[in-house]
Amino acid sequence: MARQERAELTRVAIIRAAAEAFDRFGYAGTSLSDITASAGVTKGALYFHFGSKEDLARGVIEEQHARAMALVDRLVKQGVSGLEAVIKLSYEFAEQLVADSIVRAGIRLTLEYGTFENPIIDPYRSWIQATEDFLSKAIEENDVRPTVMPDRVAQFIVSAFTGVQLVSQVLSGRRDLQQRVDEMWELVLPSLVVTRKIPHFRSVAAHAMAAR
Amino acid sequence: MARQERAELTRVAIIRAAAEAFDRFGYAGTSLSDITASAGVTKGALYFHFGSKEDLARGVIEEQHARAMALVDRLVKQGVSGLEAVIKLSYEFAEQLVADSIVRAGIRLTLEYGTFENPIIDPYRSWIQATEDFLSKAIEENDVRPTVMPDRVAQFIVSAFTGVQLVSQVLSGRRDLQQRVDEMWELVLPSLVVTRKIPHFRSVAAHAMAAR
Amino acid sequence: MARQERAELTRVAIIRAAAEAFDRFGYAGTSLSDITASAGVTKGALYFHFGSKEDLARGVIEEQHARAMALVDRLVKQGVSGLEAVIKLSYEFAEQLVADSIVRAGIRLTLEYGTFENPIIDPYRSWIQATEDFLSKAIEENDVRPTVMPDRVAQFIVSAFTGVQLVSQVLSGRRDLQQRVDEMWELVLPSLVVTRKIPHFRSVAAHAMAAR
Amino acid sequence: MARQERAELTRVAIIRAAAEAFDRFGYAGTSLSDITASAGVTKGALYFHFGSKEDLARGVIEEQHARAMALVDRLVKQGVSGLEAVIKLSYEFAEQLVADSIVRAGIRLTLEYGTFENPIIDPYRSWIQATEDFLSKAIEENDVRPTVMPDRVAQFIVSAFTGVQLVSQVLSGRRDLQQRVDEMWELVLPSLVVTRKIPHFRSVAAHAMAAR
DNA sequence: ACTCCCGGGACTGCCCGTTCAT
DNA sequence: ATGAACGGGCAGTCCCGGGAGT
Repeated sequence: MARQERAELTRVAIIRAAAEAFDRFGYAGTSLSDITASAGVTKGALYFHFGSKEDLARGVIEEQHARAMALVDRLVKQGVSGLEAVIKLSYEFAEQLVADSIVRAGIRLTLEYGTFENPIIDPYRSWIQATEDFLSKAIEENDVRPTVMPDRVAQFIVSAFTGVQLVSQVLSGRRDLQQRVDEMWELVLPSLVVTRKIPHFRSVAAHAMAAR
Repeated sequence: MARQERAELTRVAIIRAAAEAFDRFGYAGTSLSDITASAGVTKGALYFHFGSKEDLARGVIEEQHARAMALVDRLVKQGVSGLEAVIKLSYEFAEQLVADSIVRAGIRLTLEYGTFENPIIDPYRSWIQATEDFLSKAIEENDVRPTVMPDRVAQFIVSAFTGVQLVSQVLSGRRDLQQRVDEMWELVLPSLVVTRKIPHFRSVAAHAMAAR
Repeated sequence: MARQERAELTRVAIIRAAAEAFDRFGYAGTSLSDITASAGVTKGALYFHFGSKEDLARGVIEEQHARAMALVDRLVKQGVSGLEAVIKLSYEFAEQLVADSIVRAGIRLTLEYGTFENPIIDPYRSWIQATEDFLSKAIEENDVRPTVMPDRVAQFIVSAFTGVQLVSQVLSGRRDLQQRVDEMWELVLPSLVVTRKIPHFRSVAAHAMAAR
Repeated sequence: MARQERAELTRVAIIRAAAEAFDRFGYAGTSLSDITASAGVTKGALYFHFGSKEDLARGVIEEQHARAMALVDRLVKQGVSGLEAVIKLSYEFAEQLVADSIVRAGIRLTLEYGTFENPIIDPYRSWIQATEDFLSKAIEENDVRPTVMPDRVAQFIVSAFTGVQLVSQVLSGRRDLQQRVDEMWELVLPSLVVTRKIPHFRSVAAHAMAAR
């Protein structure tokens, strides 16, 4: 098993180095030499684990996808209410984005690939789907107005978050990301939540980070 | 003068071809050969007009910036109310995005450059600034609640639009962009507008495109 | 005629800038852009005066040749003795080399062209020829031993000077060139001069520079 | 080990082809395509062995340096007298120059690099140093006059040889190089050697080549 | 007569993503 | 998993013309 352990270690090192580079320079702007150099690995090793550059990018995206889904699963397990889950998901995702270059690389690659052929929309679709499910649950729980259409709103929330995160990155290197997410909920909550519960969920948003 | 005319023609052809390529493949994913080939121009011509690839990208961004600012100026000249201007700006910008590859390329490049050194945030800043100014005017005009902070909200609107546009591109090739912008205003207007005017501005949004 | 004056000025500026660049970077290492930039001239102007890069190099060489021949002519006119002329020629040439980039460029180009096809050996041949003539005169004047063969020795003196100048350039940036020429004559004079006159010509060499 | 053998073969082929080109066209005048084409090697192979054109030039210079030092070492081991070593070194070096393009390229590059930044004077310094050491030994052996200053004279001998070789190349394609070295010693020996031994060392010079 | 604008392409050094024998 | 090589493509820049302008 020592063999496999070492192989796994190498694989992880490559993914990590690749993510760092993809995050910084994008797919086309990253060279495999950059990656092998900073991972301390030879080209041969890289090509043993990944058949091509695209394959490697796909590996990074999958890893990011797994991490995002882990957030969702945890929220489901914690049994929090639907709307609370939507809100917390956004903050926790933001936190991943700041802390984890694999997550950053994953979303950057997903966005870039949108321009290519055979788009890799799975990660996005899953994220939107999870948000939609949480929203549906929130309607059942009488937290969100019944007139809200969960699919449309889920798409908007994910979109808005994506934009917020991008602009935060461009303008402040993501240093003010959390505050911008606060801003987002401030503006969006009133359209979703039944009036008397707005204050409650405002504080959920406000404390989402503090609690962590 | 025939000389200068031809030069200008060449320059425009290069910018156009460059924009098309940058929009599709991003900065790093585009080669100058792609550009010269599809512009029907030689390297010598390109090199005469633009000192480097980066220079060319900057040219595209500037051109896009000019077009966006033209929208703003027109709205100012038309003397529409502040909030109407904000709303219309988003629809008209969306329209540019769908119709004009120079605009698409400009915003893609601006986003990508955020990851690089010496970021080119001017186009974004201008856009945010214009939105902020329109919002301030809207407050004076008693369309927008006085508690709204124009700078923060302007940043969010621009961010949300950016995300909406990106996700629309990834998921539908921007075919449903207008509808997604509808969605955005549907959710955001209630937090901005004084209650009794919501229906009015809803219809402004709804007719913004139809009117064009 | 104002026209021609300006043309001549341009021509000279080009030659000077070209010489500076050729001296520093060699023929192949110099680009015409380097030259036009530092001469403050456009490509068009350069191509009006010189049909090609090689033509320009030839122009520099000719100019250098003229300057070297001017030294020879002056020595002839001054009516100094043959051997004194040989010695002084070396010092004066060394001085040109230090002070005048056209001269430096000329000899560098001549040496480099030796490797090319259609070699431009005229400048070298003239220099050698002049030295040979002075040596023959020196024999007639009983300063140089009759056993000396003027052609062979002339070739050696020119060769040795060339080497001395090159090594001085490589090792000290030509700062110690004069001293190295002293060294050269110190070692060569005894083989040329009739014994009793050695001290005299030693002092000629020693004072050759001081006198200037 | 077969792997490394093949690599070494490739490396040598590249160096050889590079030397041939550098010798003929100089550093700037040589293109890597010239080299790969005549070495029968791809760009990739060249890039694997040498990180840049300059690196390759450095490789050629080092190889030439090694060959020159081999001459010196052999003379030391043979235990010939100091002055004989100086003389033979010049003839053997001349022979290398005629026969071996790596040696020719090495000295051409060294001379050209003198004009550049970070000059590579080591090969020259080593050669001068070796000559100086032999001269010092020759003084101890009472072959060379004690008034001779070994360092100065060593520099001149190397310079003169350099010039002789260059002029021979320009004027005759180095066909008369040996004869020109004869000439050099004919003129220089009298200033170095104690009078009664001049005939002896004249014949050393005369037979230096014949003996090989 | 002299100078410049604008461009033509070939080519440069470099480096890329990939393969294959070991 | 490595070392060695492949071959095409990259951005940049070269030397050089033609036609307009002065």
